[in-house]
Amino acid sequence: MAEKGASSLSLGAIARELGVTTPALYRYFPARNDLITALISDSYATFTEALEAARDCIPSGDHAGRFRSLFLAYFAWAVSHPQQYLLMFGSSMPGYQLDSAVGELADRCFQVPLDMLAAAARDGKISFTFEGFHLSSKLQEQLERIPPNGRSYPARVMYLTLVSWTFIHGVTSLELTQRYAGILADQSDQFVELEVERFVKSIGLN
Amino acid sequence: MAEKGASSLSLGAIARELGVTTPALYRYFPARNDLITALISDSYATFTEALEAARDCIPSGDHAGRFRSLFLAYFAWAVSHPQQYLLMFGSSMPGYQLDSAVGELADRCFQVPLDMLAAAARDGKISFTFEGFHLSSKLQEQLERIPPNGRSYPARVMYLTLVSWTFIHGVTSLELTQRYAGILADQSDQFVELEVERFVKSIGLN
DNA sequence: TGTACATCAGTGAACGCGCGTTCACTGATGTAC
DNA sequence: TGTACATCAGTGAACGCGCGTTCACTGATGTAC
Repeated sequence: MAEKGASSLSLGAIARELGVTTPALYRYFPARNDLITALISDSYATFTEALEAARDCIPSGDHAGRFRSLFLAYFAWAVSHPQQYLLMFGSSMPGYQLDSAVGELADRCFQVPLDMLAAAARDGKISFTFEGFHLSSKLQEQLERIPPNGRSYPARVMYLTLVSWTFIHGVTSLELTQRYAGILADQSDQFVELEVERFVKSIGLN
Repeated sequence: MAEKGASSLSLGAIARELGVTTPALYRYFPARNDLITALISDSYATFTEALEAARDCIPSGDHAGRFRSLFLAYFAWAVSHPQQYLLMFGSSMPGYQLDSAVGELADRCFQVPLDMLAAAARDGKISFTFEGFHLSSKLQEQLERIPPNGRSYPARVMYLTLVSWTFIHGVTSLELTQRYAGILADQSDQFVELEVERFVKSIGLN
């Protein structure tokens, strides 16, 4: 299932991976697009599970610990499943039309860090506020509205989740496209750990 | 030159953009690979210029101002040249073999924020240190070694440049692949500004 | 100034290749009597 | 238990299409005498 080549997701490549000939795939999927949709859905499912598992390794009271575990797992999973990560979060593929059902899976994945930080905020374990920053009311509204599932979250929780996600996706993306190659060499895990730690401190998560 | 479609960088598409037929391109480039290399090189050149211009808008003593200007320009440029940004920093394209000469251009681009933060550090305008963090000596060495051009930079300057770059690439990448669509809507610039500001404060840049 | 020729950007048709897709068919497994 | 038939996963050959590339050719621009 896991491949190594770039986005060379040809039917032939997939079939070879499974030890079958190309037309055999048509017994399971009506067209290439559906096959890829299935691969993406599958990736979201196992990725979300990996994140939840990492979270549940740490007792629910230890918010900072859960945060670390969660985001380190994010990076580690992506590094060991590069193809699948790019399938979910990479730029759109040549002939592929995104299926609308995938959106929900993406939301459920985003929900994991969101709920985690929401729990921490509820317990008063996040000291970050927007004090001293210029937060437009329009953005605040936007952050409080349309949380993935319908429930509303405090703006700062949503904001911090977005920031964390953005950063971890940034590292992951640069790592997978080998942009750190000349600079960090094989020390990128270290880099992620350090930065996670710095983030935890900077928002006063404990 | 600027296109809109995904990585549908066919010769036909490029030729159409220029109002020519496909084989006309072979008068200027021996093969598709060279054409794309040229496009990437061109992107790096104009992108680097845009960053330098943004930096030079602000007097050289105002480090925080330069930092803001630089990183906001990064995001703005990418948003208005999505295709070119993905060409430089997206995942590798189907049939394209990266040219080795591009590496130098990438380094020169990275140099812009690096030199900026180095100047700030030299003036004592960055209060961040690794105190309180567990920085392995191996990573420290790695950070001080192999700076793009040969000169060596303090580990914390290199580190902070990497962090900033990682974050700004993260936002950019998620914005370009429309992953903020349901959450930030058209407020993503605001989000970037806020986060740049938070970063400036968190490392005590002034 | 005018003619003859060279240069060269760009065209249209054609090729080979890979990929997604279809289809008739094989061969094994399972079920009915 | 044994034969006859249905089911169905998988195959091999073939198709159409798009794309990168080649090539002979056109038509305009510029230069030599």
